[in-house]
Amino acid sequence: MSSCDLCVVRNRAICAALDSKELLALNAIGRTRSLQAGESLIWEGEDSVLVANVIDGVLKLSTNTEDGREQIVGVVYPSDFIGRPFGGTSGHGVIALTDAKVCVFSRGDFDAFARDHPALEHKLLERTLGELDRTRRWMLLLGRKSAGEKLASFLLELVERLSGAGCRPDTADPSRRIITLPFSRQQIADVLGLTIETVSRQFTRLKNEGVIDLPSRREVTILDHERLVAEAG
Amino acid sequence: MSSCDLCVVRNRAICAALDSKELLALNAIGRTRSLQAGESLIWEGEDSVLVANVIDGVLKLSTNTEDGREQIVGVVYPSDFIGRPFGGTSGHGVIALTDAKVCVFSRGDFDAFARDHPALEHKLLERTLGELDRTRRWMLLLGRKSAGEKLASFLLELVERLSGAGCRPDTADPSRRIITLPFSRQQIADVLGLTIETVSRQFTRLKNEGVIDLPSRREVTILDHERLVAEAG
DNA sequence: CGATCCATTGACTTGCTTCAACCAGAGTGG
DNA sequence: CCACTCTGGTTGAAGCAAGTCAATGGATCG
Repeated sequence: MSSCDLCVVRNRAICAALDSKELLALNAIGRTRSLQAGESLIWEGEDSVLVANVIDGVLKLSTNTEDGREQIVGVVYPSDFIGRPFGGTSGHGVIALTDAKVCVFSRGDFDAFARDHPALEHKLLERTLGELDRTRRWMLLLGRKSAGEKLASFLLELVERLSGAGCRPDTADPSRRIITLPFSRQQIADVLGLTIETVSRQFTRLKNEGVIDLPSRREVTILDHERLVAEAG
Repeated sequence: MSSCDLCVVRNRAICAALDSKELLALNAIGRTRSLQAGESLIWEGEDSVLVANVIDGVLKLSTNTEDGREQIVGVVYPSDFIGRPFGGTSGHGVIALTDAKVCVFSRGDFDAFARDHPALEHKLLERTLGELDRTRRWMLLLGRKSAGEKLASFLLELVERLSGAGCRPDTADPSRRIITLPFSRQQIADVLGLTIETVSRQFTRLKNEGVIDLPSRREVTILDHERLVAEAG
């Protein structure tokens, strides 16, 4: 039995395409790695020598302009795939936002394995297509939405992905309305293409209007889901 | 011999993964279709019943907010793939910017064919990964760049894609510095997340600074490629 | 109990948008 | 052939949303 069989994302990650024999082979070329919050897995611009599956935690994909402005171009959650198989340098760095566990492969090994397992490539394709859709939706947000709409959209997506992706929301409350942010204010700003001050002001505005509550820096309670949807534009 | 053998993008589109027997089979389920500039191929939000390859012309992928703001989330050139195989509704419309010719397939047919031809799926995966990279680079532009940087970046990408993608630039000039825009000012604004006025002002600024020239509405001459790169930030 | 790190808040500035007028080229018809 | 209009683009002036700069607040941790 491979350690993959015990993997919590076994049935949600691309590995779900494999039977146990194949999984054993994949297991042989991969290894798990733990990352602390803030630690880099891949640096921007290096030729990407590894790919990975997220087992636990949240990581950001980010690019920077030469003069230091940062834009977070993606956020990955458990069962998501990281990296750029089949050639090419990764245009963005990958950094853990929370403590995280990932299952890493050398890119060469993974490429070869994938070519021999069409079912795996198919899963990867589906996942990549989905990610492309999500990314394009994000472009509408970046290009055309106001600060208020951006933050509301962000919170809604976060709720969905934190629950959907299997990181159960950390509350017993039925409507899972309280979420723990894996982001600092600065990181939220970098996702939304805003400054930290603007993010902060929008947070307090939503709070004053009774749409959300802010029990602590890293927690948000959704008080009025409907209004939040309306705010998202 | 299938009509695919005569196709101008035969060796650049995903079809390059197929031998002539397979190509014949693919040919049997597809058909070419001509589009006039402005014509829609896929509407936003419909469940996407077709996929396609671009043979000739330029098309935009765009989304709208409820209140009518538009954001162009992608632009496709000859040999590019259009659509969302394997389920899911397309979150964006596909509209021809120039007169165009595409090779369309019913999504169901294409899905089935793809599953039987891993080499095709592999090509599609590579293409999708590339598109995802490009889209993420665009996010940096939308989120963090100024109007001037946006326009300069836009022109540079356009030059690259118009030549690279095989639509030879329409001039005999060696350094292919003159390009014909497949976009109106409004469409450029919708790509860059700006207003038409801001785009216009940036155009005249670049012109006044001697970086470009504007022989006509739809033409741009790159006079100083280096300065343009610098302007792109 | 300071020191440090984020986040919030306020005052001011600015880059982009908005609103509105004007302009140029292409097509139409008297 | 010239006025007429239509469409898309440019220019100007004014307003505003978000950015910048700077001070304050509140946790957390030696």
